[in-house]
Amino acid sequence: MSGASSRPGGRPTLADVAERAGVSPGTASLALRGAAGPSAASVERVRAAASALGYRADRTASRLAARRTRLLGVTLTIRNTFHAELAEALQDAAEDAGYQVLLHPVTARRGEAGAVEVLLDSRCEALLLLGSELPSSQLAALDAHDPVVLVGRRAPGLDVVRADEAAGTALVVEHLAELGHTRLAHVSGGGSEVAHERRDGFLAAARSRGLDPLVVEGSFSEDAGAAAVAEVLAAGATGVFAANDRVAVGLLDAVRGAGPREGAALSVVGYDDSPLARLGHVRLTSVSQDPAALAAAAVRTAVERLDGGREDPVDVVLAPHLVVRGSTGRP
Amino acid sequence: MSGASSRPGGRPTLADVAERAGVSPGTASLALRGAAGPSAASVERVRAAASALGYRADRTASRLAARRTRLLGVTLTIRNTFHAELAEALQDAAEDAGYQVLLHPVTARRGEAGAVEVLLDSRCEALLLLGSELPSSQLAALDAHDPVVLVGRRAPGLDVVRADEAAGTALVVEHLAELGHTRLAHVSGGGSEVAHERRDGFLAAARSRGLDPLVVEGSFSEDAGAAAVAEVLAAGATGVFAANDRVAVGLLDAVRGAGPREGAALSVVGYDDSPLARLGHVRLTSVSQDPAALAAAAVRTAVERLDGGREDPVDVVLAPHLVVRGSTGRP
DNA sequence: TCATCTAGTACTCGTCCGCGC
DNA sequence: AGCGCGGACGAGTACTAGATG
Repeated sequence: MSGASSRPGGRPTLADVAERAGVSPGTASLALRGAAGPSAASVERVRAAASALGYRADRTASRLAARRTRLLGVTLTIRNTFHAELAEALQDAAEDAGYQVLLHPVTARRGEAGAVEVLLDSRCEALLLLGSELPSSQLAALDAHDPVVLVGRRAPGLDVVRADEAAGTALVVEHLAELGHTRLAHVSGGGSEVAHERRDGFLAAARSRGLDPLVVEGSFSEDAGAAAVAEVLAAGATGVFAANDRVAVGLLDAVRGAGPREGAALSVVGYDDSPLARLGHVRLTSVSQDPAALAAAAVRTAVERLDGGREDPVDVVLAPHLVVRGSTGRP
Repeated sequence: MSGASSRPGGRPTLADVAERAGVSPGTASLALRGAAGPSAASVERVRAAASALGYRADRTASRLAARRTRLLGVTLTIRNTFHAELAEALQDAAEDAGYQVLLHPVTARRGEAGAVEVLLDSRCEALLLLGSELPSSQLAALDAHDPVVLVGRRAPGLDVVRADEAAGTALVVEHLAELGHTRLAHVSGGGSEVAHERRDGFLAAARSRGLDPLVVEGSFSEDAGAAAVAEVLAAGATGVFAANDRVAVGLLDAVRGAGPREGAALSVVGYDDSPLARLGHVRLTSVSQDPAALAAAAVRTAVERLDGGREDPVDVVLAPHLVVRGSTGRP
């Protein structure tokens, strides 16, 4: 009746908590956030009042009042399992840094630019773009207003977090060579930047070991892998590096179809360490780009600019690692 | 110098736009939202001012002022490609309904309950839980405060949106029977509710056609499929219904390893129509739960309660459809 | 007189800041 | 100095009252 809370039905507000605890809203706010100021006794009373009322701060109001949102906007192709793993890791990394992630999938209807617009309208303080396909000019324009961190794609003058493709391919060659394979082949991923880096890295690593590698041109698809099998076998290769896991699965599938004899003789390595590679019957040796590390680096990169005042762009290159499974063995 | 905008550096605010257009902030707000009130001339001037200044409304402030957020909170297991497809479709469906989706992945660190907490703190008006694993009591408690829509799981007294498992399995049996298969087998998904529904649906549909179906107990994994092949072939079955696509892929893989002769004779149907099924070399016939339709129904269900005042829970059951690909044929 | 348009003010809910005790 | 209060503030929206024709 002569009620404490203004609207009996709604959620309790900070004012309700403060009143119940017998302090001012300002003090209650500090107490709940664990900030310096209130005495231990006040903190205790405020906490008790909050939990008695079931109070939880309204983040919308907090963001407005604090004059900063502590929001990191993330665009991603959500069906891409690699992006999904990154997003999951970003969530945790952001939480550790005191930020909240705002995920916006790129859909057919609302493309990447549209997603960015929504994130900006929500006043995200930085943008983490996974596998962005925006033109560099547009990225630069965005970065002029708010820090942009590109994950998995390079762009001059912008913050970039990516895996070291050359190191990854070197790991593949090293692994196959140590197993005793001397005739190596690569089924490429086509004409993209990443595909080129993997092919070039493979060739360089193989040649530095005095090997004479074969390259079969392909694309990032299972079909490319399946189509390449005949040529690979004809060339007498025993170890194959596939441009990514999908290509590798296509290869494995075709090899097994060709009969157990040849299949047993071919070692296949993929790239991405996708869930595909982990499937029980695939057990594909693959290069992992370590999504958790990439995510942590991406958050760190953004926070450095937001809170650390960094101005110059960085290019964070992380070392991938090889996950050895059953698809590789001695020749 | 004698500036219009308060902070030269920051973003323009509604006040800046209003001043430039020579109207009050209230009028400018209505004009930009396309709401009734302002004259056509005012709307034009406000729009021009906004675009000249590059103004975009601050969603944080709008949500607070409007006393409602128009936010739909979604929890999902983001690595799950089915969830990812749902999320993408939810995005578009929500936009059509004038809502924004707030995605929160369930991670190892922050479980489903934690994700829900964040969504609630952000004052989402409804919760759409994909594949929730919360106990019904907790779900009911949540629903008492804010509408909860469960996607893909049943719970008494709550809004549910799901695919019709019985209808899906009937489609499978019908398809195989029409192709001429008379000896059918099922590799089950184990003890979960969904797995039971699929097994029971399959059995009922097969028996209603006078067939004597075989069931091999399994789990939702490739290994279960691979392990079941021998038994399936020994029983003389020519058509197999796998509990989901992963099981189906395991089956196909093992069958192909067994040699082209038997492989050609076995028709395999999966469930989920996951990206796995669409892979070029898999080409798996599979039951699609139609993520877009599920998403649209989920948003509609939430909006009905938020804006339509519906009180009674609904159980929306959508008909799945069969996507026929290369893994099935005549016996 | 009445509908149309507009301005002004109160309000959302926390946080920041200056000041008194 | 430590603690706490009151009030301004953030960027919009809702509502009311009044001006206009």
